[in-house]
Amino acid sequence: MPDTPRPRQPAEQISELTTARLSLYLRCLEAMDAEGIRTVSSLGLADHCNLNAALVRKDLAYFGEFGVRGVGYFVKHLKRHLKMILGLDRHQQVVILGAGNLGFALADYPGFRAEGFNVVAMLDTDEAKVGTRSKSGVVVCHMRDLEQIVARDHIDIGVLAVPHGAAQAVIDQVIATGVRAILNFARGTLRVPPHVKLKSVDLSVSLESLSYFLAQSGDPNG
Amino acid sequence: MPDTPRPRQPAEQISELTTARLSLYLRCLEAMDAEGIRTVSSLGLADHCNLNAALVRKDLAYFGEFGVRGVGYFVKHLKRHLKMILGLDRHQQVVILGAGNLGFALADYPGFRAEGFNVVAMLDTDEAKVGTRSKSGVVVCHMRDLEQIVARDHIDIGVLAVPHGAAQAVIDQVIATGVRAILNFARGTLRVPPHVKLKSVDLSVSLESLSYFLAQSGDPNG
DNA sequence: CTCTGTGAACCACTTCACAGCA
DNA sequence: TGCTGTGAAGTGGTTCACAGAG
Repeated sequence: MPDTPRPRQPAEQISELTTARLSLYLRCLEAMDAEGIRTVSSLGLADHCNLNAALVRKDLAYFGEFGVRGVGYFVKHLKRHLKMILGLDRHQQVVILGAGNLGFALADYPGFRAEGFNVVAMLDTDEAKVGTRSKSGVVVCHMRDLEQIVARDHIDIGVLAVPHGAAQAVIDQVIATGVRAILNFARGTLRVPPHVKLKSVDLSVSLESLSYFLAQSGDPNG
Repeated sequence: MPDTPRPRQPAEQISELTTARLSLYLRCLEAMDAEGIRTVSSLGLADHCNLNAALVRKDLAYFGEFGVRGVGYFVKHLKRHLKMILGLDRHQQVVILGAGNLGFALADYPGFRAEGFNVVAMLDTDEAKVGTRSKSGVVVCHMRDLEQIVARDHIDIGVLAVPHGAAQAVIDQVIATGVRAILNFARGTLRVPPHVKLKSVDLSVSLESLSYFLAQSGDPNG
């Protein structure tokens, strides 16, 4: 291991594209560490992620000089630093809004727990669902207890899995309790104040981009 | 309505960013049409989607001159054309690989049916699940029937919702049956041949980008 | 006068290429 | 020699600004 890891607070604003790749690098490093690999070059990481080696070096260099010239990066060392950079060195507390099919699926999604996210509860307005639990044990609470749960469990992130008609109303409630980061699965555009980070995953848009591809490429089934 | 809609096959390759925005525009137009709005300007669409008006005009102009100077775009007319461009004028046949929590959630996701996607079946290797149905009636079949189902139902799109350890093996099987478009929810990098379009949605990466935001902005809960 | 369609300017991200350290 | 870190070049996407149609 290098003597002095020199982590650095990045001077400029880091692009979302870069931070998304940091997650990919971390995924690779975890796999490599599990296989007992000690060091990896930028080219090694790049190939694994289908990226350019210079891009990998640039991404990492924003945060410090983690590499050793002539050698590469120490897997354990870099892994630890990426976790810190991504805020994964502590458990992020997550609440899921909406206890429908998607809410339950997300509550039990193994990837979340593996990366250090702690799903505290699902919230719903349907009294019949309140008190039930997902397979992995996440409990459904009533939406009216939102504020209390956010305060009690120090919720960091809200995951919006409600029908799109209810989305704006629910997100407004969540923001009012002080949550500043929201992952949204509802369709359509949501309005949030500037201090709140909203990340939307639109499943229909993703499918439609595949549909476009098929339509353009002269779909033989078409 | 304009006399002659002049749809156009785009000369250059269209960026994925553009096609994703076409889906957003379509979503807006559907809402507007439902409200009885007849025409909309590029600025109107742009505001609705938090975009720039020139960008909207550029995106649309790739595919033809749909607008009328001094007026804007006719909602019904543009909606119809966007659907054609995105391949939504016919029902895309979808099969879901993996009948876990996520598979069931996707099978019942109302957005898919609304946009013209037809979820034919879920496939799984777990004999105990075979024959069961989702709430909306999508049936679970055995993975060994994959080839037969793809042929019988003219499957266009495969949705991969299996644990990430099984993902590469399953996607290889699906591609072997001739499916050319796949929406992937498994973590990690998958290899596909060049004629296949793979779109990956990585939920962990999305959450981690929020985690990064909180870590950088001096999380008060941190 | 309004609003589209589009060349030109601008900006951001990626890749190249190489100096410099182990 | 091998590989990082980084300025410079290249690429692609967005915004500006305006000519021109209705």
